[in-house]
Amino acid sequence: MYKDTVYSAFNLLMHYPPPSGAGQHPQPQPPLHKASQPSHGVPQLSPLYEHFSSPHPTPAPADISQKQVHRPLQSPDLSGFYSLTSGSMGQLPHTVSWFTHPPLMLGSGVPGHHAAIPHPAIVPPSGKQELQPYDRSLKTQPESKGEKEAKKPTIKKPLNAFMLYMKEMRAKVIAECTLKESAAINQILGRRWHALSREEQAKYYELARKERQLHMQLYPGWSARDNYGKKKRRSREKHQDSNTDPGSPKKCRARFGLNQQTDWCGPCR
DNA sequence: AGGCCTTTGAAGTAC
DNA sequence: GTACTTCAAAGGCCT
Repeated sequence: MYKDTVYSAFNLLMHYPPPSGAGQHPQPQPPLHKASQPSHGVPQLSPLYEHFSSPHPTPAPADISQKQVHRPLQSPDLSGFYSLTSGSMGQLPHTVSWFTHPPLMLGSGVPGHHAAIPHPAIVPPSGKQELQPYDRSLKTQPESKGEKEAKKPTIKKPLNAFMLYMKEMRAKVIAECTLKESAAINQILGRRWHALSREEQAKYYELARKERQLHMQLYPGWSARDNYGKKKRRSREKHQDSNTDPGSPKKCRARFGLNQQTDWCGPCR
């Protein structure tokens, strides 16, 4: 239901012109430092947000964190980015939709759908994205500080280029290979990712950059550190034996001095 | 119920 | 500055 709603919404979004320069710089974009966060100037909502703002605007999710979260009123770099009026989805190889789930920018509502849609980057502590974070104000029972902390929805990290690629291609791989296990699928996707041309990868890097930018505007004070330690993990030593385990292809390539973009190291093949 | 697996990339920490 | 760590997604598997 939620998926379908956002699905259709995002299909509308499939038509924005590729940003100038996209497809020419497959290398990851330079990191967006906190210093670059918008802190002044005239707030300007990106066209995407304007378009998808609910007719009955949902209150800004100010209660999702102790930090002050502002509605993204300013979009100096994104203005004109998500144009709904012209162009195509660049040359992205999508068929029906770009993401399996709504990307970051779809959280504020859908035309014709008045129900508030929680921001996809916001999930309850359970990890499920079904929470209606804005309804939490209805709570009447006072909560202890610990409870409050535990029930605070998590603002997820924005997806990187590879994650965006995975989201789009996962279904295809599942269909082709009749696989279901994500670990196996991800291995295939990892290989396919490296098989992509630089131009193809560049599209995803660019999208990821926009996602990060938007995330920064939505959650100016958010840091990846906020989510550190939320997953309980086994001690690293169990699956990290540096003597026998070559590690990920990435680490393996680093160890053998291979090109991270193009080379496949033997031990990881 | 919840962590592991598996991938890459971004961002954080540690030295 | 470099190396290492964590977490984003996904869903079957395992404890």
